[in-house]
Amino acid sequence: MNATVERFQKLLTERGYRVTPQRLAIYEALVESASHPSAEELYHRVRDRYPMMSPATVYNTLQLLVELGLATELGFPGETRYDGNPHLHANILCIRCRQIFDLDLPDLSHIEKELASRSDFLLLGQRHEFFGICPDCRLEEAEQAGEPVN
Amino acid sequence: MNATVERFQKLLTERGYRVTPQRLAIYEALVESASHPSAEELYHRVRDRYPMMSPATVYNTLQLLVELGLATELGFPGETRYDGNPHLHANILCIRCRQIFDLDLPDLSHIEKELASRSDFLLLGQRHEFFGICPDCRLEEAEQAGEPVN
DNA sequence: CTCGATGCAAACGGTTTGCATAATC
DNA sequence: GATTATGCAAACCGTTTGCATCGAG
Repeated sequence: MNATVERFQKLLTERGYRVTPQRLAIYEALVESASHPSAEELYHRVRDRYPMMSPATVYNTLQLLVELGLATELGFPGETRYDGNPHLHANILCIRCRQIFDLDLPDLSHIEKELASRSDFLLLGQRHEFFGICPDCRLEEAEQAGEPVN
Repeated sequence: MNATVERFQKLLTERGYRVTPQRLAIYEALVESASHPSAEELYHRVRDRYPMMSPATVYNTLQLLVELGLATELGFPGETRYDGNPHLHANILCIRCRQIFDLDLPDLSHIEKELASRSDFLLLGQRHEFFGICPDCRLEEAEQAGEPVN
């Protein structure tokens, strides 16, 4: 059990939530996976170790993680995926292989400040999502077509 | 029938799609509504005038509009909504009244360029979504609580 | 006249709900 | 021991599909 999971455990206790093996397993699986999994993917992955795991528990836990600020929902076309990186950043989805990558854009916190100064909205969250075709998939497409990448 | 709809009509013909009353009605309803409606909302709104309208046609047409670059999908938590404003901009959702507002952030095209220069991704789209509580709802909440807005 | 678009109804898939049981604190 | 979390199965709801019919070009 690593330090991130221990922090989660501590946070649960502090906020009056119970520490359960399911919660730890789900959070661990989310943090471990670089792929930004969907709730369902996560459910299948965790169920390999905990065969009794139910979908409801995964959905509940993900909601809890979002509340605690340990995860964010990504709303890409057609599917909701989860990001266990709590640091503000953008994401980019490859529409071909469906992988999602983290993207550090230095302008982001800047945007937040500007928004705050320009309106009376109480800002609670933000998502910056890009989609396109990743370098690997571009290469593959070029090979299949027998043509160079433009 | 206004100029925007006429442009749509022209674009359909140019690209080899047929001009149908349904397509025009759906597009008109989308552009008219400032609320960034969901597909279902749009379906109900259009059906008032065209009782035979089917959900499938609304979904098909929205997909077509996105293809043509006349609309974008917004992926807010739990629902997909549509924006008939083709100009690159951010959106902000009020989680209380569910209204979505357009937001012009001058940095956005800047971000796009930076992304292009920093990776080999072929960029196809982007969404910049904020959520929070709008000024009106903040006032209402303050009134209900009998407390001042902080 | 031909082919693309529509309407309808049924199927789909991800997510949520209700409730009895189990486990944490 | 009290109360929260879990597992299960059924319900939900927005969206998609297949197919016969309609209508734009």
